[in-house]
Amino acid sequence: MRQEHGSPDSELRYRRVAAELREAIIAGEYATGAKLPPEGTLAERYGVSRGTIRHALAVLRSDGLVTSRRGTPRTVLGGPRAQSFSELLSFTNWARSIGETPGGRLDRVVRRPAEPFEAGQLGLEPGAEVYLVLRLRTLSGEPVMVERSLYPARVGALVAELPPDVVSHTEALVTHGVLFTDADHTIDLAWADSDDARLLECPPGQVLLRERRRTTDPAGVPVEWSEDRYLPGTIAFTVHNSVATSTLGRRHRPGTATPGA
Amino acid sequence: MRQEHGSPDSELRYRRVAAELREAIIAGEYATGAKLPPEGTLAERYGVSRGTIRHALAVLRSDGLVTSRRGTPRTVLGGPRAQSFSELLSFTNWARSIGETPGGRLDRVVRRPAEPFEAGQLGLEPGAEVYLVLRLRTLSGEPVMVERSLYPARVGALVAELPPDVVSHTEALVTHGVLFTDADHTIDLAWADSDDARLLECPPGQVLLRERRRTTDPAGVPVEWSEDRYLPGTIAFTVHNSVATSTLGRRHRPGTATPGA
DNA sequence: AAGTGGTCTAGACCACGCC
DNA sequence: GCGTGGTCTAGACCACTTC
Repeated sequence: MRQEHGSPDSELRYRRVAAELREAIIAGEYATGAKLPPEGTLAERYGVSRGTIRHALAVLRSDGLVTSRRGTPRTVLGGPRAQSFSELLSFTNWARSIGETPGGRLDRVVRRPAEPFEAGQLGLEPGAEVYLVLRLRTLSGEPVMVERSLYPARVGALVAELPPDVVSHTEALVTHGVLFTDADHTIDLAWADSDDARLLECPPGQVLLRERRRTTDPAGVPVEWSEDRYLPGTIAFTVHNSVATSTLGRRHRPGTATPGA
Repeated sequence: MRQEHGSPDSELRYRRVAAELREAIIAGEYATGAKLPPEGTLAERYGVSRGTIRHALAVLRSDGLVTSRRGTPRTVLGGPRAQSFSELLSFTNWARSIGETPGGRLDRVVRRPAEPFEAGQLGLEPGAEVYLVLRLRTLSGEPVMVERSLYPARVGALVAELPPDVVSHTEALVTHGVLFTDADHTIDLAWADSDDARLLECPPGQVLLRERRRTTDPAGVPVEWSEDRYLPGTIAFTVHNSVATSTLGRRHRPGTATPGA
C-alpha cells in the first residue's frame, strides 16, 4: 500500500486520527474508564498502519487523555480537558485564574546583539539582533517576579511597539500572529542581582525561584526565551505526570513564606 | 537483520543510545550550539535502525537537551543537570541516565501514626500507621538531596524489610508488585533544618530546592508521599509541554459556526 | 494460551532549510 | 539540488496481563 502524502491540504494522518479519537472521547463515545480498541483494530478502522496509530495515541497520552500500559488495553482518563498551556505560558492568565489582579511595570527594553548562549536558545547566529524586555510583575500591586524576555528581532519589533501599559505581551503577540505552541521549562534557584533587588524590593543576593523557558511556534522556530525570578513564598510550580505525560501549572501561596517543616 | 530482544539484562536500545548521547553531550563531546550528526549516521554508528535513533532523540529533546527542526541538523542546547518529568523517574534512574553513580545512606525509619496532613496525602484516616524513611542521596559520593518518604503501612512494611544498602527503593517496590504510575509534584524553596544540615553538611537555614511528590498506582491509590530537598546548584527540574493539537491547530475563518465535527 | 501494548527493523516518500 | 528531519508502512518479536 502506498501512502498519500500529497493530501489536498497536507493533513497529517496521525494528527487526523488523534483529533478524531479526541472528539470521540469528548463526545462520550468512549466514557471515562472505558477501554479503547486495540491498536490493530484502530489501524484497520482508520486505514493507516499501526505505527501511525501509535503516534496518534502518543499525542493523546501526552495530553493526559488515555493511559497506556503494556499488557492491558488503553483506558480513557477523566479529568480536566482545559488547556493548562495558556495559563502556564502567560503570567497574566494564570493570575486571573486564581482571582488575583496581574500587573506589570516595564523597566526597560534593550535592543542588542545576542550573546552566544542566547543565540543558541533562540536558534540565531551569535550577534544576531535580539530584544531584551525587563519587567516587574505584580499580584494585587505586590512585587512577585522579575521577567527577562528575549525575542528575536522579528518578534521583538512587535513587542517594542506595544504601549507600555499593556499587561499581557503574550496575548498581544498572539493577535499579531505569533503562535506559542511548545515550551521547555527549567526550574531551579538563583540569587537576586541589582535589577532584581531594586524591582522586587529585596536585598541583593536574596535567593529566588527561577524558571527559564524556551518557547517555539508550531514549526519549532523559537519565538521567546525568558528567565523569570520569583520571590520565595509567592509561588510554587506544580507538575502532574502519568507515565509519560506532564502538565505544568503554578500555584500561588498567599501570605508568608513558612520555613521548612 | 534480526533484533536481539532477549539481551542479557534486557537493556532497551533506545534508552542505551539516549544515555550514551547524553553522556557525550555532558562530557563536552558535543558543545553547546554544536550540530549533532544526522540520524542516519547515528543509526549506523550505534548499529540500530533510524527509528530507534529517533526514539532516543525524542527523549533527549523532551529533556531539553537538543533541538529538532525539519530541514536543519539538531543542535545541542547547553544547560545544567536537569531532572525531566518526561518519564516518571526515580532518583536512581535519573542519576544513571545522566551518567552519575547514585548512592544512598539510610538515616532512619520511623513507624508512627500519620499526622492529619500526611493522612490526607496518603488517603488514610488520621492516626493510621505510616512509615517515614529518611535518606541522604548522593551523586558520586557527594551529598545532593535529603529524601523524606512516607508510606502507608502496607507499602512501608516492604520498605522496612529491605537491606539498608539497597540503592533504589522504588525498583525494589516494583518487584514486590507496587506500581508507580501517576505523580503530582510541587516545586518551591525550603530552608535546611537540623536533619538537612547534618546530612547535607551545610549550615542550618541554608536554602534548598524542594520537591514534594505524591505518587499513586494505576487505580489512583496513593503509594508514597515524599519531600525531597536538594542542595542548590545540584539539580534543575525540566518540563516540556505543548498545545493540544486540535485546540489551536485549525483556524476557523470569522463568520463560520463552531466546528462540531 | 491469547491478547495487549512496547520495541525494532528496513525500507520509502515528503517538507523544509540551505547552498 | 542536496541533505536534513518528519511521516509512514508492513512486517516481526518481546514483555506483560488476563483468562
